Amino acid sequence: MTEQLSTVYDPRTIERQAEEIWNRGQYFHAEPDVPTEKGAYTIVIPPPNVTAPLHLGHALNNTLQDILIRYHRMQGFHTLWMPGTDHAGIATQTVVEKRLLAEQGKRRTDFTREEFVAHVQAWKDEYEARIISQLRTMGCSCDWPRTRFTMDQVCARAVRETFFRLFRDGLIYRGKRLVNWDPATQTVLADDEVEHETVQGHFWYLRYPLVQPVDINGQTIEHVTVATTRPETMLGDTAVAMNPADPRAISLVGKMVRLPIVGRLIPIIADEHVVLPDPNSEDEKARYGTGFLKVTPAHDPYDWEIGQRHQLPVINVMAPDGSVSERHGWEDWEEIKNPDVENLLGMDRFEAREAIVEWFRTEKLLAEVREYTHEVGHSYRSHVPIEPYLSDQWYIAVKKPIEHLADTFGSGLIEGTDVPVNSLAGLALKPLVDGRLTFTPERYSKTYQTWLENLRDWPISRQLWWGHRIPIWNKPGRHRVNVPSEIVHTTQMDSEDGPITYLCITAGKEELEKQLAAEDWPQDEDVLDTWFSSALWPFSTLGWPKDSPELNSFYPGDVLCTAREIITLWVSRMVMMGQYCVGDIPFRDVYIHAMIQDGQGRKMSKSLGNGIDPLVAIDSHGADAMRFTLAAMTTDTQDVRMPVEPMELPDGRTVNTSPKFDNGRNFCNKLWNASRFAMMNLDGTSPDQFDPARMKTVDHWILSRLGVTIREVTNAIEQYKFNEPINALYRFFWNDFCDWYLEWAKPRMRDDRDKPIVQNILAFVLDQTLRMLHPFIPFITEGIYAKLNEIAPVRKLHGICEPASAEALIVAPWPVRINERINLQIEKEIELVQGVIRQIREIRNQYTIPPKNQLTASITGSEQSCAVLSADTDLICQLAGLEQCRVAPGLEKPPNAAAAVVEDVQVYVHDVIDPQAERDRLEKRKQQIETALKSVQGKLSNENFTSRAKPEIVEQAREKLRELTEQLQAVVTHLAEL
RNA sequence: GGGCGGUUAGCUCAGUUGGCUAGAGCGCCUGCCUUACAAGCAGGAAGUCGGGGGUUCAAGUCCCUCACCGCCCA
Repeated sequence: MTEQLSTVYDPRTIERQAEEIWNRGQYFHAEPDVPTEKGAYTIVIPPPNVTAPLHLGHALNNTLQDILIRYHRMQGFHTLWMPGTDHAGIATQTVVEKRLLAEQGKRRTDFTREEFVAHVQAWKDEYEARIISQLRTMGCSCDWPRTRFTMDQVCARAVRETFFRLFRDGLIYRGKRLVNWDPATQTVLADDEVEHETVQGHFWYLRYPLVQPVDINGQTIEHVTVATTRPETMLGDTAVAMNPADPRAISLVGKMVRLPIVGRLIPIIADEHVVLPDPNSEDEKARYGTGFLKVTPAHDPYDWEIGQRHQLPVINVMAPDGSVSERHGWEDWEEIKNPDVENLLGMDRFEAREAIVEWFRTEKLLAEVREYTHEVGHSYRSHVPIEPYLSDQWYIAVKKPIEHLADTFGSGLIEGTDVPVNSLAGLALKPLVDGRLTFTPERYSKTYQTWLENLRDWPISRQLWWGHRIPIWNKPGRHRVNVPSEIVHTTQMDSEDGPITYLCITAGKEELEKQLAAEDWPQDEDVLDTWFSSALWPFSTLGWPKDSPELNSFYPGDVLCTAREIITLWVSRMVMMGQYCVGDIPFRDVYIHAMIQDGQGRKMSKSLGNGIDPLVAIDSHGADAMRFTLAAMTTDTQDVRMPVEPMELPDGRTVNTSPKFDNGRNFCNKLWNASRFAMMNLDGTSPDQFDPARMKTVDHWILSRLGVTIREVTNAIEQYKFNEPINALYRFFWNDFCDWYLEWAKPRMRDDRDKPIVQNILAFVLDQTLRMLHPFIPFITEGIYAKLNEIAPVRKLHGICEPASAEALIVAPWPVRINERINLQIEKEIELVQGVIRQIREIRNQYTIPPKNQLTASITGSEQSCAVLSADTDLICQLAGLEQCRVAPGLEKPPNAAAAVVEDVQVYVHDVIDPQAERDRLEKRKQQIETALKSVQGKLSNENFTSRAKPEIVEQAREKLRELTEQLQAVVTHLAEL
C-alpha cells in the first residue's frame, strides 16, 4: 500500500513539494522557436518598483497573471511570463535619501553623484531580491532566468536606441515652460504624476492702489481688489487683468497700479479669461472673484498664457526649493529692491505667504479673508504642493506627424480628433479606435482615449541622479562634429545666451563619449522620466533593438494585466513606443483589476498601518489560500474591500492579515481531506474494470455536473472573469462532489461489484477537478496530483473520456469539454432526491431526533416522481437516516406522521408526531407557498401578461401555478388533520 | 467644472440579454466529535435591492432625478 497523505493540511509542506516538482521540470522556462500547434502566449509583468516590498495589490495583480499563464500553458500554448523590476527613479531616490538622512544624517548633496548612485544601487539589489522571492513564494510561474531590470544593460540599450531615434526624428526638443515643480525633491513632474487633493484654504482679498484715483459713476476708486489663494506669488505680478465686458473696464484698463511691498508699476489689462464677479453664480470663480485678477506669468499656468497674449514680463521670485529668492529670474530686482522685500528673501513659500498677508493687514490693504475649499496639485512622491515653475526641460512632441511612418501607419488626423495617425499619440490611439486593442472592463478604454486625445507634449527630463542619464552632450555656439549621422545626431537651438549645439550619441560608443567630454562637451546632468524605460518594457526585455529569437517568438504579447491608476502613465506609452520602435502593439488586451482597500474603504498604506504583506498572508493562511481569496474577490468592480485584523502567528509575531483568507484556507482544507479520503479508496484502481453500462444515476449525475463545470470555468477564464470559475469550482467540488457524491459513494466502496465503477469515477473526477483548480491554487493541487499519480496512475473512463496523463499537473492538458455528458434530466432527478432528503432532515432537526435513530418514511406523488424516487430509495435512506422507505402513488398518510411537501411529492415521516411543532412547520410552509402563489396568480390574472409575455414564460407560470396550488392543498389538508 | 464607478442580509460581495419565492461566503441561532475534514456535518433565521419618478404585461436589472461614498481628469 502506498503511503497516505498526512491527516492535516499543512500549506508549508505542500508548497515545498510543489516547488520542487516545478524546479525539477523547469516548466516555467520558455525557449523561443519551439513550434506548438496553438502558438505563443506572452505576458510581461508590470515591473514592480524596487522602492519597497510587494503589497497585497501586487499579490492580486500577479495572482491573476499567473492564473492566465498557467491556464494557457495547460491549454498547450507556448507560454512565457517575463519577470522583472523597475528602477522607479524619483520614488527610489526619495526613499534612499530618507534612509541616508536617518541613518547617517547626510543629504544627497553630501555625496558625489557616483557615491549616491552606489547607495541606491545597493538598495535596489536588496529589494529586487526580496520582490523576486515574494513572487516565487506566491507561486508565480515566471521564466526566472530571463528576469530583467529597467536599468540593466539590455534595457539601457533599448533606451539609448529609442532616444536616438526620437531625437533623429526631431521629436525631442528643449523648451522653457511652466512645469509641475516639486520643491521637496526639486524635480519636474509630468501632469499625471501630480495628485489632486482637496485642501481647506483661503481666498485673500488684496488691495492694489491705483497710481492715480479713477472716477466711476461719481465714485472715486483708489484701488482695485484682487482675490488670490497664493498671496506669496504677488511679488512676481506683472499686471492686473479684468474682463473687457466688465462695465468698469472702460475706466480702468490702461491705468497703472503700484504693486504693494514691491512698488513695481504694473498695468491693468483686459483679458477674457477673467471671470465676471457674480455672488449668486454656480461658478465658484464668479462667486469668489472680484473681477480683478493678479497676473503672475512665472507662477501660474493660466497667468502664463495671459502673459504670452499680452507680452508681459515674466518675473520668477522663487528658488527651486520654493523659497523667495531674487536670484532665479527676478528681472527688475535692482530697480525695486527695498527693505520690505528684502525681509522676505529666503523665506519658505508658506512662511512668505503668512508674512505677506500680515504686511497687507498692517497696511490696511487686506480687504477680506474667506474660507475656500479647492483642489491643489501635490507631488505623488513627496506629497508637497506642486509649484508651477519656469524651467528648461526636454520634451517629446507627441502630436507631431512622423513622416517616415506614414507608409506604415498612414497619415492625416484620426477622425474626430486633432491627433495625426502617424504621431506618437496617434500610434497609441489608432489601435483602440480600430478595435485591435481592447480593455476589460470595457469602460476603461474611455480613460485611455480621452487621455490620448488631449495629450500634451511629454516632459522627459528629471532633475535626479537615479535613472537613465539623458544621452545628450552640449556646447555653447554652433559646432559640427565629424561623425556619421547613424552615430551622432546634431541639433542647434537658440537660448537666452545664444545658440547651443546638442549632440545625441547612439548606444555603445563609450570611446566617443569620453573623447567629447575631453573636448568640453559635457553630458546633460538630468535623467529620463522612469516611464520612458517602462514604455519599452514589452520589447526591451526581449532583447530589442536586436532582432532576437525571443522578440520574434514572443512579441507582440497577449495581455497586460494592471491597475487603472497607470492606464495613462504607462499603458498608453507602451502602446505608443511598441508601435514606434517595433511596428506593432505590445498586447491585444488590457485587463484592469480592482484596487484593494481596507475594511473601511481606505487605500492600504504604510502611514495608516493598514497594509497586508503577502508573505504574512502566506504565513498565516498559505499561498493557495491567499490566491484563492484574491481571485474569488475579483469581479469587474473598481474597488474591493479587505477587512484587516491583527493576528498572532505561531512564531509569536502579531501581524496584519485578513479573515477573508479563511475562505481560501477552508477550501484548501476541504480539497485536502476529500482528496485524502478518495485516495484511501483508490488502491488497485484499474480502468480495465470500468464498464459504462454499470454506472448508476449518481455516476451519470456527477459527470453531468462536471461537464457543466468544465464549460463554465473554461468560458469564464477566456473572458477574464476570475470569481466565476472559482465559484463554479467551489459549488461543484464542495456542494456536489463532497456533500453528495462522496457520501453516496461510501457504502458502494464496500460492494465488490460497485467498487471499480466508483473508483474510476472518483479518480477521474478528482483528476479533472485538480486540473481546473490548478491555475488558482497551484501548490496544493500539484501536491495532490503527485500523490494521485502514485496511487491511481491511469485515470480514464473507457468510452467516455480518456484524458492524457502528465508527469506534473502544471503541464497536464486542460480538461476537454464533455458536453455530451451533460444530462439535465438526471440533474432534475437528483435535485428531487436531494429535496426529499433535506425535508426529512429538517423534520429530524425540528423534532430533535438524534442522528442515530433510524426512521421509517413513505413517499407518494405523481407516477413520474414516484418512479424516479423508488429507483433511488437507497440514496434517500442512506442520507436521510431511514431504515425503511416505501414509495408509491396514492399512499395514505399514516397516523402520527410528520408531513412535508417537495415539488409534487408528499413525504411522511412515521411515528414522530409533535402536533405543535408540526403545526408551526406547516404554517410556515403554507405562508411560503401562499406568497409565491400570490405572485404567480397576480401575473396570470393580468390579461396583458398572458397576451404579451413570451409564451414559454406564460407556460412556466401556469406550470408553477399548478404545482403551488397542489402543494397548498396538501399542506392545508395536513393542517386540518392535526 | 468634466468623466467614471459604487450604494443588494449584521459584514464582504454575486446577480449575464428585464421573466420561477433575490443568492454565496463569513457572522448569528439550533443540533451533531456520523470512520476524509470542528478549518467540519445537518438544519434554521435574516433583505422596503440608497430615496423619488418614469418606461414595460413584468424592473435589483432600462431611462430620468435626488442623496451619500469613492476614483480619475481639468
